[in-house]
Amino acid sequence: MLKPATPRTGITIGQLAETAGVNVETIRYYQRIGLLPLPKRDYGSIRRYSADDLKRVRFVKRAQALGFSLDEVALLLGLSDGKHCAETKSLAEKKLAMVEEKIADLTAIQKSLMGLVTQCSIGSRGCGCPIIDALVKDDARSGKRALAPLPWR
Amino acid sequence: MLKPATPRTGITIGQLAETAGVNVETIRYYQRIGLLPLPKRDYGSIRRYSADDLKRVRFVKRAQALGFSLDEVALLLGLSDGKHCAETKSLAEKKLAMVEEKIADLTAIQKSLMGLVTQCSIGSRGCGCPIIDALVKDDARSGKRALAPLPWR
DNA sequence: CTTACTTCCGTACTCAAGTACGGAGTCAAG
DNA sequence: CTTGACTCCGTACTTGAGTACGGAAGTAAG
Repeated sequence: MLKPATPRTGITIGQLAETAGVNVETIRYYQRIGLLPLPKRDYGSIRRYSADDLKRVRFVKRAQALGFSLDEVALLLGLSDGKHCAETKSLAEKKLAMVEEKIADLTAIQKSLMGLVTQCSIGSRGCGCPIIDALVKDDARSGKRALAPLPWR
Repeated sequence: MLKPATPRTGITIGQLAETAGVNVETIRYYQRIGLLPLPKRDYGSIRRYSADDLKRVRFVKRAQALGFSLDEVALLLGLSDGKHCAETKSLAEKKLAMVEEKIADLTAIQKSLMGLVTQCSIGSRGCGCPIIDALVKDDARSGKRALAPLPWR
């Protein structure tokens, strides 16, 4: 599908994007926000990318998969020069705490939904749909705010 | 802080917002997207809101807390007229499945992060920071894609 | 009547992480 | 030399759920 890596040295943006499993536009976006260096264009006019660039993109994607935002990834990249181990760790710990909070929120949501769904299976005779009912029900009586303000997205 | 509910009947937008625990602008936003009806303004020029409006806002907020998007809330509201119990239930089930998937993703993330953090505590002598290392490490060798493409946000 | 607070309304902005578009330029193969 | 694929670059759009702003008009208290 893509032309073979042809000339001098390095790969093209399209090849970088494909091997990293992202969109070309995503590469360009990362360059715009300074997450990826913009390589010189030595011969002719097309920029060539190195194995380091590929590593960097993969780093970004892995960190994202761990729940880091691009801002945080930038931070992480800044720390990746060897001796900022402590900061890195504390960042990871903070992230871990956030992830755990999110899991807790979602688990609460899960419980509520499961309750509603099973109630629904049981008593839908006269159909005062328990799901709708639960949502319409006036406040106060339903325990002390089970769900947090929800960072949720 | 707010003036007492004064005239004819119903409360003002500010009072509605305050008792529902949302911003006035949020009410107006819900009206714009059709989630909340725009009440007539009978006397003078200021709109008055009913207890039903308050219920509706609370419904929206509760459903949101259960992870429904506003689009889905609109759907739910459409179904809330009595006899669409089955659809409502299936919507809740779908939502439940999504929530469970998210929990699974986050749990995987949690495990990875915990692994990294504890590794970090153990062996940070020569500081080849294990967190950075884990992110930089070339693909392939790291098991079969632990983390899904991640809807995650 | 004046002052201060709301409300009304439209428009525009925010955030994050991209995606899409369009016109040039480059490059390798035929 | 032409064709077609790819790249470059800037700009604008997208999504979801609001927030912010600013001028005008309503309304309540003093």
